Amino acid sequence: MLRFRNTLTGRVEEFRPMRDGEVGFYYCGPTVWNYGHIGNFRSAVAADVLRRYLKFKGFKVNHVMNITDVEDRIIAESQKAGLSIDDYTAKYIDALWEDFDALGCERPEIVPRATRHIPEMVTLIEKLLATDHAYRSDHSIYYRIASFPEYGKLSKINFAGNIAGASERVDTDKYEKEDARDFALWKEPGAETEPAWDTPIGRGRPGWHIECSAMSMKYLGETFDIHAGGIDLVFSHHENEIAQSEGATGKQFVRYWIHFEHLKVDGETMSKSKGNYYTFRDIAAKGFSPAAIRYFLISVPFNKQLNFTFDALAGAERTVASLRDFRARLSEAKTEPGKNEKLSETAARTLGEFEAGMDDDFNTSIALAAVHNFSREVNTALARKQVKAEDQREMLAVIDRIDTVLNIFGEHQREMLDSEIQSLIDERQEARHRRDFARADQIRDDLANRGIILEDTKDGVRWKKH
RNA sequence: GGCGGCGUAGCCAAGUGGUAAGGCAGAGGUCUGCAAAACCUUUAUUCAUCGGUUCGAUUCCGAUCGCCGCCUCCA
Repeated sequence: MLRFRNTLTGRVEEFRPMRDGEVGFYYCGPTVWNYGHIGNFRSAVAADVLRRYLKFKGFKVNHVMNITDVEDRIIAESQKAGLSIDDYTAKYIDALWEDFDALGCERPEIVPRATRHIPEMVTLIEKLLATDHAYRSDHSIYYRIASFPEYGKLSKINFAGNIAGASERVDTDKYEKEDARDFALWKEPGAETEPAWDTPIGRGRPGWHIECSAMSMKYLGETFDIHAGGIDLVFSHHENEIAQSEGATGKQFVRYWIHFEHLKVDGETMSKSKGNYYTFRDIAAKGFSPAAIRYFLISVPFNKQLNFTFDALAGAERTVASLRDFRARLSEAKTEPGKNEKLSETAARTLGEFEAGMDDDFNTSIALAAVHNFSREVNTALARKQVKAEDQREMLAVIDRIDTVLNIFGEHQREMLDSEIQSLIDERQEARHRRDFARADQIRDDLANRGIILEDTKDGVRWKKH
């Protein structure tokens, strides 16, 4: 029974989708501009694990992830570069998918772009104008928060106390709004040359929040199951989405809200000014593997802040290597026919612990502990030659089943040996038989220098790329 | 000013009203020609501090100290 914390109610609830066996899942992706920020990828990986676990539980998942490609900064930068929005954002979007794939994330079923859904947004804004939830001020259109009494139900914002202290930081004079809390649905272009769309509601471009309401409802319906994103989106983005969508339809917008906590760096906020702002590529360039980064990002439940340190990442690197070695060793082991009942119990218990952990608000720490205990027990059995052929298949099936969710074991990296390398390994074996260890060690060192690590086992020589 | 979260071994950390998961690092051992890998054993009488409730608290309540987040574009 899958349970998780629903931001809307603040409680841990059992998940029951609207339709049997099918889940509508919207994930607020990163803005194009911020694509590479490692903190973004904690959320992206969290969404990926969530999606994969829903599939593990047998649901068909309709997964929508938006691409925000209209935004003030994108417009400013593309103009500065003399490029169209599409030309400017193309390289960021390409890079996003490259990193996404490297981190082992499955691509969502539907990836709508804001620039491709202007008509849907306009229709929604027209509906809000017609129902008095929106008003015009000059050539811009704003959402009238006073028209939506439930405003604040997601973030539990207390405006009475909030406005007093924070008002100095809210730019109330910039636009002619009825209320400082009101937000833009449609912005008139600042300059003639600024990218804009000619639409029935005027020339301009959408505000940030309207795209997610329009696109999520287009692909998942006016009411759908799960909407997820980073914790910082609770207010104001998601609060505003609720106001827009429920204001327009009069129906509940999202049934379960899930929010992912942030990454810290050495116990502090990650920010450019502190110089501790890393992108995925910065970290990969330091030699850390995407697999280790993924492992690190899922090692703590997504509802808790995770402290990023290079020491912790180095630990993750070793852990991932040892898990992958474990799978390879199991897969390559020469086994006798038969079956060991004890291992069947281990398999059943491991799957049970894994699922219990994941069912409990996606507790990946518990799930990974189950994997590590499994690895240790099966390694012990391997060392004692207790793994039979049937067990071998069953244990591999357990790993692969769990890995449909975690995706940390990956393919064992093995390329075909050059004949040259193979002959060196053969020569070393021959030298060892002659007890010419100086020569054997020299060959091993030479291979190590070329990134080939040898392991002498009872079943012969194993090798792997470092 | 408003709202919320965290503080657990050298490091990353899970978790619970009944006596501390897991990973990394460390120590000893097995195996090995030596290694590597793996395995075995071991590493917090204690969960920021001080009070309170309780038969019993790390877990609940209060206070204090420290850190973090949102309220403004943000994963």
